[in-house]
Amino acid sequence: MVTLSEENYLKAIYHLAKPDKASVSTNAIATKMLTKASSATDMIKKLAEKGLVDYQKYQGVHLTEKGRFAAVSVIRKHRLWEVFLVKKLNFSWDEVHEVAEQLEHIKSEKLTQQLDAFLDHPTEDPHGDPIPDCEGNLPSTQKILLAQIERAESCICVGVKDSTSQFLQYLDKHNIALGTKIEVLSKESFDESMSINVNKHQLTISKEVAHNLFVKIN
Amino acid sequence: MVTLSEENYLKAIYHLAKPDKASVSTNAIATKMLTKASSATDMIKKLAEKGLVDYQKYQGVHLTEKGRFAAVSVIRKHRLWEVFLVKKLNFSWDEVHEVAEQLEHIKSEKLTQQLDAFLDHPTEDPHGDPIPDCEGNLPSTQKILLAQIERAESCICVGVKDSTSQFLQYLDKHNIALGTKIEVLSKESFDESMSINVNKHQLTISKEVAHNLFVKIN
DNA sequence: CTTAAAATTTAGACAAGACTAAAAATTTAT
DNA sequence: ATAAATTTTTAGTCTTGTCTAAATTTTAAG
Repeated sequence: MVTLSEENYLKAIYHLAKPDKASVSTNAIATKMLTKASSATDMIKKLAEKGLVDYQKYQGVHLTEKGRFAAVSVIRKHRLWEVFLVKKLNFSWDEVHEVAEQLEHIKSEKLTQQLDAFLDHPTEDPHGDPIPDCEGNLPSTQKILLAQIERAESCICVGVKDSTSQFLQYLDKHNIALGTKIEVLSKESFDESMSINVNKHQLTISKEVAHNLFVKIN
Repeated sequence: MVTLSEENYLKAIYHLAKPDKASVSTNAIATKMLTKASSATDMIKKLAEKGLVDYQKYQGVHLTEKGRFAAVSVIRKHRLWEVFLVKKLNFSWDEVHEVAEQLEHIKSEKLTQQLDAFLDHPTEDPHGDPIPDCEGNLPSTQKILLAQIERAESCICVGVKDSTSQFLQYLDKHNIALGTKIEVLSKESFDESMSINVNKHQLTISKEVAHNLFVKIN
């Protein structure tokens, strides 16, 4: 049995490990969990005890296969619930996170499976993040950050990196949603701001915005 | 802020107090919560501290208005989720309780309201129990136990008192569901068993069954 | 009305998850 | 290569919710 707290730590470790696969430091975990390093150490020991992470003192942790599966299972539930909230209960994409953080811990295989079916087996959540299947496999996607585009080019918004409501509401305000076509007109080398065209409207976006929008080249 | 444990105790107290409105004893609470009397005493003190129950040592507790509302709010969520599970996710009525016990603690006003709307404002859960509205009002129903019927008479099954899966599966096996017409043929004074007719099939039910089925006289 | 039984509360302890302060190990910088 | 800075761990404490055992109060029996 994995406790709620353990699930949250596993999720944090999974997200921190994702980019490089290097070991995850105690401090990084503590920061992500908004706790102190000593609390993280305590929990790491419990997770290691349960075979969910590999841990050597002072050397950070790696998820074991068991730990990775547990983490991905929670992420799967989180994203399925987000789809439910948006598609069925008329939540907007900036309102779902907090509630999904609670719903992701509900323990019932049948619930998750039936919810998945009820939603027609969605592959992405409302922020464009991929939904793992019940075996823990993630559909691989080849999306890039808008900021990585260097020349005038057209692309489609397929996800957000930052999904805080501040950022999502900024996007709403400028009519940028998943599936929206974005034409890059120019990029300012001085501050990395970009001039783009969205729905016939020209718009200048900052480096910060460009670094938090995932796009797919047509 | 009411904790998960406190919510469960409030629910227990509410259910124990319901029939008579007398004060609820520490032992009754402990028994219902499957804990020890000393644990119940501890929790009672916390609830009293928060103004959720009125408590005098050795005299049991009463829910305050605030406590009653908190209890009913949890019950509302429990029953709404049960409807969701049965109507939308194809759970059967004997599978919903355990999952609803978890879902009832999700904290989000918007979620509850939208779920209620999504389900078309149901007034009863899959076991025939009334769903409180968002102000905490319970639709009053005049249902009686099948066991209270003394003469040959026809009625409709409108609820169950015991909603364990054993009892619900017994009912399934005999094709008794909410809305099923039950014709009482006779009652045995020796053991209080009853002879009834369901869907043209004659059936003898025990006192135990008759005491756990709610019916409405046509 | 007094005592025995039952119910309730108190006292002290424990596990989970967190914290602070201090010690130990590792990394960085000179 | 060693000292300083940083990171990590340990030790001890706290809160929540639980427990056992003992003490106290209420209830029931005679």
